[in-house]
Amino acid sequence: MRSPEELRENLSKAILHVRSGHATSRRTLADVLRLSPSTTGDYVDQLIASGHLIESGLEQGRMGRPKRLLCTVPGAGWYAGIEFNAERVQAVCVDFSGVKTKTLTLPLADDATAKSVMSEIAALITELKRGAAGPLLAIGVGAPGLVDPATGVALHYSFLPDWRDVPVREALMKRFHVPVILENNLRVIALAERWFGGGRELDDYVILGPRSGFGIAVMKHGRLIDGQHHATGEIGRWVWPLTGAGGEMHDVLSSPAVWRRLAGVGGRTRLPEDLHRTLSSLADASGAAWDGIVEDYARIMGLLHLLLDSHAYFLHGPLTALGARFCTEVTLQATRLMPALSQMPPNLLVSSLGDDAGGLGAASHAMEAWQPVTP
Amino acid sequence: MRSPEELRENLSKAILHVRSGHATSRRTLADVLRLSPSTTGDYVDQLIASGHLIESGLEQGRMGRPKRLLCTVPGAGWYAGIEFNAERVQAVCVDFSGVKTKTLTLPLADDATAKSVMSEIAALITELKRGAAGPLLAIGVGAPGLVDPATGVALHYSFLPDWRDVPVREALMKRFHVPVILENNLRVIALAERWFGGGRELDDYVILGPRSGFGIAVMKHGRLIDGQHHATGEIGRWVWPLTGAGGEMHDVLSSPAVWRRLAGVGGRTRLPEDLHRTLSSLADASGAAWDGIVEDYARIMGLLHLLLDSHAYFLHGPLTALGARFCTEVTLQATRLMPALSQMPPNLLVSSLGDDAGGLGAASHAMEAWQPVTP
DNA sequence: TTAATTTATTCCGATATTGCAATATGTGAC
DNA sequence: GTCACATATTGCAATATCGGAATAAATTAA
Repeated sequence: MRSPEELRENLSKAILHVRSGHATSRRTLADVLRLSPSTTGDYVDQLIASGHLIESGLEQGRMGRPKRLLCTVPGAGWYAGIEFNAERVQAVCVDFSGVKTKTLTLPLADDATAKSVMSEIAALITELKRGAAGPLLAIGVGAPGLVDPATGVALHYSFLPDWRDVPVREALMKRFHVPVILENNLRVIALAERWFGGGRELDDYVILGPRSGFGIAVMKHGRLIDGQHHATGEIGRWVWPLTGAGGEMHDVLSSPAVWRRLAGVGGRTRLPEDLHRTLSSLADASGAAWDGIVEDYARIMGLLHLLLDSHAYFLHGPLTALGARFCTEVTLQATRLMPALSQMPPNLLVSSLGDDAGGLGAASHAMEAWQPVTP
Repeated sequence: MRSPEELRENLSKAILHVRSGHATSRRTLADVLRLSPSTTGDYVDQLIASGHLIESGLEQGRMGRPKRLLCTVPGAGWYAGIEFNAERVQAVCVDFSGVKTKTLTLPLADDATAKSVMSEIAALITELKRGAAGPLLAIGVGAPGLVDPATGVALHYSFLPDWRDVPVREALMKRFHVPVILENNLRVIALAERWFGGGRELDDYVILGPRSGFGIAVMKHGRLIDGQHHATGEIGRWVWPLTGAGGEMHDVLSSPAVWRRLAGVGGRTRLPEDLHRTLSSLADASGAAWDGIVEDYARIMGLLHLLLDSHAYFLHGPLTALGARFCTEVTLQATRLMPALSQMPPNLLVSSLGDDAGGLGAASHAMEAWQPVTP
């Protein structure tokens, strides 16, 4: 008898591969799982019997017996994906076949506390439950700031006063009795890119997240890069050599900073309500401010590419409003500044995911973590 | 029957764990291999029968039956590790128990070509064969410049004129009829650090390699980070914002550059014969040049730590001559420049590996790649 | 239509791996 | 010294997985 853990893991992987469309039949599934066709057949029969998979017709190749197509059963359950920051909580429902069926957003009051945020989260999940097909299987949470995924505790977030050592997993598990998995919000966006965005076939890419700060998430070998202090990718706090004393990357590259530079307003100016929309109207800008921003981004782009040599770099957050032109110019400027890159220009892309990238990512994380119960 | 590949892989891992001392008995080996004690017992019996392992006495714990200690048999064979640059070829012999038994170094003539380098390598391996216990099992090569490990072809190296698309693996396999594994030389040093240096228990660290250029190698989750163009860590060619137009990190942080800055000589000055020794005499330096170097390194150190959040950063190459004082000052200056780091100061260390780090790393790579033949 | 070919799936005997029980070999308490 | 306990290894029946053969279901050639 093989260890039960390994069986669960294989069944789980089988579901993930079928859901992602990476495997469409028993045969192709055997290939990606690196198991024999016979064993894989057994697995599939089990998963069909348990109501997770279903056969959905035949697919004829050039020759030979046609594949008996497999797909996941939408009604077998659903995953909740929660993402939030100081301004809003977002909840996404993804059904068992990996399709987003609902998105809820709840603005947070200015005086929101850790407690109120947690109760809003619980309320949103409860709300998602109404009308969702099948049972809730798992909850994924993408929290801002420092997070300890191993313990499920959110450590710190600057923009919520008492957000410190919040036992997110414990609280939600007690409430909903399903697995809860916690990660940093930028990092779950990396997972969303794989499941719902342009990273579908990739296992080597980088998320650029210029939001109120500037951070990145790195996917390598199909896995998120971790650190010792749960602080990988937090480069926003690097001293940016081209600004004055003590200036950080945040101050130059964050989305508020970029807007201020483009709009030509001072550091104290209040941000517009909808930064994304405001930036959209500036996407055709030109002049010294624009060029300066492009050059700064080009420098960082070059640094990241020389360091990580990734397949793609996805731009997320409000700056996606600047569009493909921005990415093209940054890439161009990067190869101009750094001749070494001309042989390997960085592939900078605007993410195709919309505003619910975070929620989708959290749900993706839940999908990846969940495992079926073996009889 | 389990797939033969998996059996070979498990036997190979068993040997690696015993060799590294990570597993000392059948029982502990079962734990690290995540296999049952019975199966592990079978494996060990097989490996003892084949002459790879041997029992070396008992170890009594606080209580209970004592462990029957396992260790690798030194005479079961040996690995060759080759590393080179434009100046010299180095060959290291590591026996089956993971102990370095011999190091050979051969200086290269100024007019060395790809062909002459390859034949020097072959000559050194042949020389190692004399006096080595047991058969040659595998050859590891750490080549400078761009390398394609998958095909075993060295793509490019600036300091050897015709070093371009050299089929290193093919050539050496044809000559010696053993597995040959090729990697970038800085990256094999990362492996050396794990087997012979301070990275023994770690699976998350970074190698800083300021040599003629400036590059790094990143170990994450016990695995070297790869890139799409075999160019991860080649940050030396980043434009360094604090120098004049087009200045690269190389020009500021490479070991020749550091020596020139410390010695106060111009860019055209010929390098001293033994850069390491020369730098040693400057390790107590102070003044503006010293402070400038420390600050530049502190900035890079901060960037890397904010990005990778690694457990340790090992300094390699000629700059190790600057000693622990240099590392301490860099770390201090980094936390001073970047307050965010005060909660998580980077752990910058002088590598304890000596001049044959490259050869040791290449041999380590061979050790990790080799697998026993199953009957 | 039939035979040959191609590809997917299933059946089945062989066996590698497991879990559990049994055994081996030590410490510590009394 | 004997018994309880702790830990490591080995023996054995149960079984999950595999490889290869058999079967299924299509296309293509004749």
